[in-house]
Amino acid sequence: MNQPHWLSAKERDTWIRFAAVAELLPAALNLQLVNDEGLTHFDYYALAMLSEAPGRVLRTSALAARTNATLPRLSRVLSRLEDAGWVHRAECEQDRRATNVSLTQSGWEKVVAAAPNHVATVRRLVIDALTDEQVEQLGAISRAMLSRLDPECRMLASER
Amino acid sequence: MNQPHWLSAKERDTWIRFAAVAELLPAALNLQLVNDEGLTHFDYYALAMLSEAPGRVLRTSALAARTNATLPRLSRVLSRLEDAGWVHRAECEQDRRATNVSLTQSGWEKVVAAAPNHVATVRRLVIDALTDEQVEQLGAISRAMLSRLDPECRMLASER
DNA sequence: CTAGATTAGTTGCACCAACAACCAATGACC
DNA sequence: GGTCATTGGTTGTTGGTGCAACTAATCTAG
Repeated sequence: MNQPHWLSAKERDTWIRFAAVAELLPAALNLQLVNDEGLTHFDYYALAMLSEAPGRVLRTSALAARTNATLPRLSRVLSRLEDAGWVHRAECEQDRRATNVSLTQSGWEKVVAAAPNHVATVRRLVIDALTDEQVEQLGAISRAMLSRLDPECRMLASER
Repeated sequence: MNQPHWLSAKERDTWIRFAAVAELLPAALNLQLVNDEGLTHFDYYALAMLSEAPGRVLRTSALAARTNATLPRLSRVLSRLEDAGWVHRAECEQDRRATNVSLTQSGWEKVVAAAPNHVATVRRLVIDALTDEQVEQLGAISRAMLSRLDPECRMLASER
């Protein structure tokens, strides 16, 4: 890297603001969920991914891919969610190494209860701050960045 | 919240992708710095803020504001950076409660050495994935979101 | 001048997450 | 069919981070 390609003034301005957003937004989303629901954002996201899966069941490693979590992290989170009664772990019949994680009725109700405030927060901090045109632009921009950050689309597996 | 205002299909599409970016980008930036320089992204950012300050000196609480860190967090990070010889803490003459944190020559050299690869990573993952027009759009979008996330512009203090 | 309130920073404690080591089950190959 | 590599998941250990409690210095009011 003998001749670093520095950012132009315009690029630098965009980057500084966008980096600040990337720093502040996750903390803000987490704070709302912890305060209102006693869930971390990761907890909520994991429950939400389960709620959208067919039969509300996923194998542990499939859930880990959708949530961008390591298996050790997810293992401990699932223990906590299971203790709270929101998920249930059962041996997989086809592959007895694997575990099927299912959303319980209580877990479903938790997601349903938490969703409105969470969506309202997403609206307040992101969507409603933008024009319709900007929402469209942000979608295209995010798609472009994701092609670099996640070429295999692991995080969007549930969308395909 | 009796009538939650759900996201439209287009808004939801944008949000899912953007949330994935917000999840993956910080980890990617951190990984590059840890691998290449043995610095966390927070370490690097703190050193960078010091390097841009007049005289390369800031009070602990001013640095905390610029880096969006709590005082306890920054206190421990500074202990680590001081042990590494990159910063120096000295009592403030005017207010003996306060601490002036200064970047050492070694710390300056560390930032200068780390910057090119870091900037190259920002280019690779963000800037170069976008058209010039999209860079402009992302600047405006980030500005709009920041007005919700950080109305007092604490994180942009060094820019004003 | 002195008592109480506020501010700057550090430290005790508890929790969370990463890495590595580990166990169990499966698949691959001869 | 038996050995070896691979995969799915859990647990030990370590390091980071937030909150609350604490110390010390400064400011404010009477």
